[in-house]
Amino acid sequence: MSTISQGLKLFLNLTMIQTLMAKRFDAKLGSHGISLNEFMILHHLANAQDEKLRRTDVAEKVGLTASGITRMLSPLEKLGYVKREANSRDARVSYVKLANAGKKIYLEAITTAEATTEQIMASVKTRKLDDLQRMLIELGATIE
Amino acid sequence: MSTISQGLKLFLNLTMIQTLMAKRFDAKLGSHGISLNEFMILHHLANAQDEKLRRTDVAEKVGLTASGITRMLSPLEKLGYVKREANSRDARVSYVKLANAGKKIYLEAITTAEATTEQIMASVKTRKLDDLQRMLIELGATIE
DNA sequence: GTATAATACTTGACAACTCAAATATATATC
DNA sequence: GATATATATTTGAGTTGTCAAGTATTATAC
Repeated sequence: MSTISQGLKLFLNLTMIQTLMAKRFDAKLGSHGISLNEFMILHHLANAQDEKLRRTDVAEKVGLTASGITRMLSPLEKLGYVKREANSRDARVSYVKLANAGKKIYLEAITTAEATTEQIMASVKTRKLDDLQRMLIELGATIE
Repeated sequence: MSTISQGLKLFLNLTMIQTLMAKRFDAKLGSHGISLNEFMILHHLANAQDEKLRRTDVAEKVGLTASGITRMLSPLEKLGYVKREANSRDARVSYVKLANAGKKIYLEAITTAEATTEQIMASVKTRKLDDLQRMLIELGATIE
């Protein structure tokens, strides 16, 4: 029995649960041909000014590196889900803009994502994820 | 403005935050030569009966596939942090057992992990991660 | 007891990233 | 306004996993 704090335990548990939940989303969103991270990108674009964002901002919003974003966007461009747009004031930045095909896929995928969320919430409620449950509640209580 | 539920928003935010937190842990634990997932493995071994677990159980505890565990354990064995042990009753299973060197590293890494946890908690409290904050509280409230 | 199915683990092929370095442009300093 | 520094993006090389298939062993059903 090593002794680690409740906060660290929470984090370890959260990490595990998150891994599982992400896999589930990936599996479900696969029916639309996109991954969870791709869904996130489409989501942030759909909610952005003019439906476009700088690559750096996309990276920040999804928590990946700029490099990773470059790599993720490449297939999305090829599929016509997003397109490039230059910034007239700054030649370094290239905007990612949501294309029609991308918006369509995104709107369709929302339904699946919502259903998956409910499934997860339900299993968090009923199954033996009690630990996470307690910890989230606790975190909720301790934070601020 | 597309409309997605609060629950889905929570999940997307959680995914992003988790990605960042995991990177932070990886960076800090790097000073001990281990990754976050490796730390998790050592932790579960340290807290298991006889400090050993079946590979499948390790996989379940960290949320990875058995395949991934096989791949992760290989370097840990070479470093002498864990060792294999057969199961006399079932020749299919091979236990992973915490070795002395592994236990030492684990105990040392705990300090770092705890410090990282506090850092994160602090930044969750003070910085503009208010969204996650609100959402965790909300989840805490809605769950069960 | 023999055939079938289930379980534990590993491996080959690949996907999805990361980091460090390179490139191009913009900003600040003097 | 030339130089140094900072920012945005991409690329090469490597890491860390996944999935599907393969091997070995055990459990089930008849």
